[in-house]
Amino acid sequence: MAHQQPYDPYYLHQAPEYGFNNDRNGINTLFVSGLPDDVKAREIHNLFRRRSGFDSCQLKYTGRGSQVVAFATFVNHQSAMAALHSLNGVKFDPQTGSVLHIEMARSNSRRKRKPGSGAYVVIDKRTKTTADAQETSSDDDSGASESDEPSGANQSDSGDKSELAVMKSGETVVGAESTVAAENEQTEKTVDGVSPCSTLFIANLGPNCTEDELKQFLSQYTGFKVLKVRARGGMPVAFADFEDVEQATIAMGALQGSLIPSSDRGGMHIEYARSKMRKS
DNA sequence: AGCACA
Repeated sequence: MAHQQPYDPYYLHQAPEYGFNNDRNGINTLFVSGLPDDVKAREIHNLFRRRSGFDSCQLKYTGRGSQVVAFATFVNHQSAMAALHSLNGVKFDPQTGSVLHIEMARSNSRRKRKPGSGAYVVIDKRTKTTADAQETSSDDDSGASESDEPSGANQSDSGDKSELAVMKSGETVVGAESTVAAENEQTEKTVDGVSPCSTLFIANLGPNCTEDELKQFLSQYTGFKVLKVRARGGMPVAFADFEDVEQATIAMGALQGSLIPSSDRGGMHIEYARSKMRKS
């Protein structure tokens, strides 16, 4: 019936589209092109906000004609990767047929969103071409130019190069705090209606997923303590206990959607467990 | 959509 997807470990095709893969491992920011020129920052935000591990995004009008690009920042490379794979090639606008091109950014966005501030930002270079290097952003840690290290500028994308070369400063924040961002930043928010818990529930694992495999995978995250895998007749599910809610939350965001060698039904799905693992 | 162990 349904075994057209044999065995497709993620590590066999880590980053086919970049030629070399070893230089983008620390990147947690995605570079997004292929956007229609009337795209709104809100749309970009709504596109990525569902992806776990999402932190913030920026929409940039490059001033080059009507080219728009976006940068989406995640908590780590892993979650950025997951978002990349699930959204790359997706038709963004059925009307125009525009298709998203997503790749790892050349360098990470320096911007780190502080809790309570806007989850997205617009940088508009279209009308203001002067060197008024002025930051109008609400969240900022220091105050210099944007994340750019545009060494080569060979964006073998689809004819449009030099998007990266255009990002400097001169940013304008478009208010988002009152709408989507606010809702996204609810202090004690729950996920899937389950309150935060230091134990995570992990589902959508492949039938051959072993406790060892998963344990290795989770060990890279601080605070990971105990793993339990239950087969329950059907597909295995797992419970991973962490030292505290914060570390569980970080791991969940980072590992959400991750593929491991035994995965055969897509990435793993992680939620807070309904109850904390009993201490042994 | 699937949440156990005491």
